[in-house]
Amino acid sequence: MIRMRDVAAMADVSESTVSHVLNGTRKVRPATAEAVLDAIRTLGYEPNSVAQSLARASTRSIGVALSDLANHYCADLVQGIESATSAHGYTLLLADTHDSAKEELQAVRELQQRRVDGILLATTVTLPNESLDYLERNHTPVVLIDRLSSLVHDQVGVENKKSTAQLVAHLVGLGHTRIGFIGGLPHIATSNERIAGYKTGLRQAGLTVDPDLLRDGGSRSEPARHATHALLALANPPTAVIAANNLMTLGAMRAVHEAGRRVPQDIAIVSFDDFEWADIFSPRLTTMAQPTAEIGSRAVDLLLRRIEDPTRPPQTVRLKPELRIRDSCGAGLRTR
Amino acid sequence: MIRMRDVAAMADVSESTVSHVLNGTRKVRPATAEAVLDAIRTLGYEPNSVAQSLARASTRSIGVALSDLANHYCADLVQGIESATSAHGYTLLLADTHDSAKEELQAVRELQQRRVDGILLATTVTLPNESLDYLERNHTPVVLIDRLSSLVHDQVGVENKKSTAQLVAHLVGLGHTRIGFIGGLPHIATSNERIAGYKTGLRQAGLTVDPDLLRDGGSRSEPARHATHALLALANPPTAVIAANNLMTLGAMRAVHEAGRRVPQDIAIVSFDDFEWADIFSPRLTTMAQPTAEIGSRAVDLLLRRIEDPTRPPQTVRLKPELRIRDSCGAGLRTR
DNA sequence: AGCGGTTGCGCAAGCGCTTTCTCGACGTAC
DNA sequence: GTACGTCGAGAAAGCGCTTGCGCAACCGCT
Repeated sequence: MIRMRDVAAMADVSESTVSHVLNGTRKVRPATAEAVLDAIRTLGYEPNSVAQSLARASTRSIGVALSDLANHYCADLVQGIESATSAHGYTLLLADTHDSAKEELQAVRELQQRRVDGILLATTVTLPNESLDYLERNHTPVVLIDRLSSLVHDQVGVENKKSTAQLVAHLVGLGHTRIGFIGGLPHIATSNERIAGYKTGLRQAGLTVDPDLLRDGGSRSEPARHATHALLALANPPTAVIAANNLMTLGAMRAVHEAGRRVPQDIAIVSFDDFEWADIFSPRLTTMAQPTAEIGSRAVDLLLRRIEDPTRPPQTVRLKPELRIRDSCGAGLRTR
Repeated sequence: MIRMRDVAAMADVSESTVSHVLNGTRKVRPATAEAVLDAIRTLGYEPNSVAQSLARASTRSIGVALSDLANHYCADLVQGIESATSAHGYTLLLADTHDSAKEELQAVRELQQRRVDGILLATTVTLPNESLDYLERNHTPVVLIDRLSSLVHDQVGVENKKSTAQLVAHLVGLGHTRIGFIGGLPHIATSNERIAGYKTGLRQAGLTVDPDLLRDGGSRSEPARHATHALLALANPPTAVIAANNLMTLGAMRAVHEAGRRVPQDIAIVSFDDFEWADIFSPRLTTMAQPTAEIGSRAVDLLLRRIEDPTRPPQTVRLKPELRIRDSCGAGLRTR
């Protein structure tokens, strides 16, 4: 391994000069600089980022702790985050919290101990939040992503309540009055907002909230499948179901499939979260599409700004998702 | 920020004792250890991994450079990799090469400068390979993932040639004689293996390879869509098409959709790579499913073993993908 | 009492950089 | 010829850990 010392020796200058040439941190006579650069080239020297990080007290890296990498929504986030961070010369450390408070705290600790300059966190927990407290104590910049919860932090996600209400309104407009809802894990901010939106939408349409129709889908496919089966088994089952995220949509669809019902003829299904293939496979799903990659890049922007100026006022960015009407809601049906 | 020095002062011992207590690297009188641990607890001390890394010349982190994070196949890999690395106490640094040789080299350099203990690389390039040479020079352990290319490295991926031939055989068995193929980027090992498998499959069935039917789908959706349109526009178009990866399958489906043809009645489509929703949306795709998460975890295993023993002989792991026969090949059709 | 072997722990030299302090050489001005 | 600013660059002190070396204290033995 070639060290700065070797370069300095070859160029016959001090290490400090090599460092300054490399970083442009002070004036160096052109001839000296040339000699240093020559030595660097012929030795193939490359700086050791670990040593730089220690000396500079900054790693130029950011940590990303997401709830479930197996969920393609997270994958899309990661992609947006990666392209934004690398565009700014930062490196990305990735961790999975598996939507567990314990693992989340552990992931956050791990990242902080590695001295990331900041953290992007999709937190599992509403306030009080141990991970956030921990980061606070360590003065680590953080921006919340997807699950918003605190007004004292930067955060970026989508507008959930109105959007879910809009989904309800769309179904009501199609004639549905019994609308089921498969919600996410109850301790997550996003889940609660969408549930609230569901209830609001119902009330705005003059419908009452039937607790039988509001089910916990656990944010994942299997629990959602069971919840949907329960819905279908009701004496007075819903004629439409809203699944509150991508995975739960798949679970709901699977249940409907297993029950031998057709979408949308027998039951309508709409989904929060879009799928890139949704318009070429049938039933063509009606969805509320999030600008996922944009959420990621906006979060990075916010984080970098906060790293730069830790005193700036916290900011909340709510992006608007887009209703994509296709067939699964029955909008395309001639007869009803 | 609390340093080891602070802990040492409070426990009235030397820094070295604190370090040894923390790491269990030498015997310490129980009473002393207790004092140290007390100090650690009351101060809330946590070691600085950057300093540890510098002193130990090991970061306990591994770098992952994948070809395209927007591709859900990569997301699945990442998920498998993350769970394996974190299970072993390693942290994951993630980079995207965008399937460009230049970006790949840059990503690999970046990771190596951060002194990751090893790298998992889905390389874009067949031999000679600058990234691999670079890593070789720097004695950085590497295991190739998905795209295998060299017998001097550890590598893990799927068996492509026979599997693709099997896909061809399946279609032939269904009566198809004009089978189109949408292949991936030509400089990638995996693409070539699948193309070879396509040709082999054809030959084994006694069919000739018609160059008109073998198209470049560029590994992504849009190019595959165009390639498929070209296929459909042929005077003597194929009655079945194999798309060589998940994204290209989507592109092919989109083209077929746009052309107003039905799958499988008008044309059969089968896919390398499975989708978790493939059996609940129609046309239910017939696919060759890779054990993606397993590829990731096996790659991590191999990498950790090599980090431990850099002299062990290189190993190639080829996992067998699984043919999942559903409807899009026409296997479920009553009449033909 | 004297000796070798443990046991427990401190000292200090790194790891490979950054950055402050300092200093000589040189050019200009008087 | 002295005084002063400017320029270029080296010396050395960190950054927060790990670890080899060495030493005092204590043990059991003869």
